[in-house]
Amino acid sequence: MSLVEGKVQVMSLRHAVLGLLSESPASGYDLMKLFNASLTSVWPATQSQVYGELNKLTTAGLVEVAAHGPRGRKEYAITDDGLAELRHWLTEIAPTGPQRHDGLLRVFFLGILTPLEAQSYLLTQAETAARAHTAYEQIDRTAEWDDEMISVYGRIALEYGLRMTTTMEEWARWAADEVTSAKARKAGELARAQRGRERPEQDEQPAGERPSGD
Amino acid sequence: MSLVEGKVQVMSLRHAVLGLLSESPASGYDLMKLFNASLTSVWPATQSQVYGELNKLTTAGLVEVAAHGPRGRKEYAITDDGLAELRHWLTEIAPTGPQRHDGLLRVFFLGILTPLEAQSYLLTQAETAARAHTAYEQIDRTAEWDDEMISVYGRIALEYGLRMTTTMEEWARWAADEVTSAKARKAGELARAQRGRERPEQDEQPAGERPSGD
DNA sequence: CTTCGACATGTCAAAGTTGGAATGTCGCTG
DNA sequence: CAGCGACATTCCAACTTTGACATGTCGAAG
Repeated sequence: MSLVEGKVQVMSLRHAVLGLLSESPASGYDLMKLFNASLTSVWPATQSQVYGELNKLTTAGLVEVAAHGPRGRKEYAITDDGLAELRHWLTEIAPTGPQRHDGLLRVFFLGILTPLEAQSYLLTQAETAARAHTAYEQIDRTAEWDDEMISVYGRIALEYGLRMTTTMEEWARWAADEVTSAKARKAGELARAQRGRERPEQDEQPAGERPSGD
Repeated sequence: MSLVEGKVQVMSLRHAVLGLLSESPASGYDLMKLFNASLTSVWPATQSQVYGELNKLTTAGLVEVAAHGPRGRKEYAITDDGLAELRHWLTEIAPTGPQRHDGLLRVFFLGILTPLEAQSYLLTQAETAARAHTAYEQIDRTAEWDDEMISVYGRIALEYGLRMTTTMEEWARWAADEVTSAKARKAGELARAQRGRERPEQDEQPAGERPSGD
């Protein structure tokens, strides 16, 4: 009926809500708990966003109020149109990779710090990753993988977290090491340069190894 | 009562600009090229954002117009205050981890698709990661690691990309496999259940009705 | 029966982000 | 010298995100 056209936007908040409602009907309040419980690290949302989105989705006919409860509670359920939209999003819209990585952005500018400060930053990153990893392990142990569908894909998403935090920690430790090596190299160069002032001539650079383009 | 004092905001765009200017003076146009070249995958920015931020930074005294060029070109340079702010951000503000992972969000809802569709999604993710990895390798080969400082930290950031894409691809392939296993398990259960009623049949299509009427 | 915490929804301002349009200059090439 | 492409800036409208504030109801404990 009402095909909304012209919109090619991502709008994943909308799909996160639809996705949660595809598993079971819920109120805005319930959804907030779900967002804070399972989607915090994947797609954070605030109350105002969730309630606002529910109203928009209702207007668009993608969800409907299935039941009214005690405190003005409105229990929403996904409609056929909503399910179709969710399927469409899952199968036909290419996902955008993770973007805006605050922690990595800093790495580009670590050069203005001393090597020691830079190392400290990287090691803190390693520790943060390690703690996140532990938290995921905790969830893994505590979670009740009862529902078959949720079980499989919930487990898969969790595994993503486990693997990424591991890689992150390893990378950060490796990077901290790199900084040490670079510092050592630089110290060596300085020593050579110093020697060079007394004996100027021998260049330590092996000629012909520098980038001559591609 | 409510005196608004002090901002605890993240504002990494600001720091991205400051960081780039800490390496060398540049115009808004130059910065745009840098954003598109090296920071695309870490902190994307549009023209309007960069030019707007430059004006705000100038007002705040964190950068200054160091020179005027041909086409109304304004070459900005970071000030001492700007450098201090950048250091402050690097050393004292805790980074926020990567958030809003579109691709992973979908994984949570893959249950509404058929196992085959879900697998297809995961394998596409694997390929995307592999392509990204190749792209990073390409950069690694082509990049001119001339400046010592940029060299070290640029290389470290690149390594992050290389490792993360590898992990991502491995995870996605593993996940696709998991789905196969789960399907097999489920098929087994179904067969057992069916044997109770009737003779077992080669179940290949789990009777998923596709939503007609689109 | 009063109070309190959990339940439940709604509204708002400010900041950040997106994508595009409008405007104009310089420098090279035909 | 006309035209074009790269250089260069500014402004804007729409949308998303954040965080706080406002309002009110139900149920159980004291």
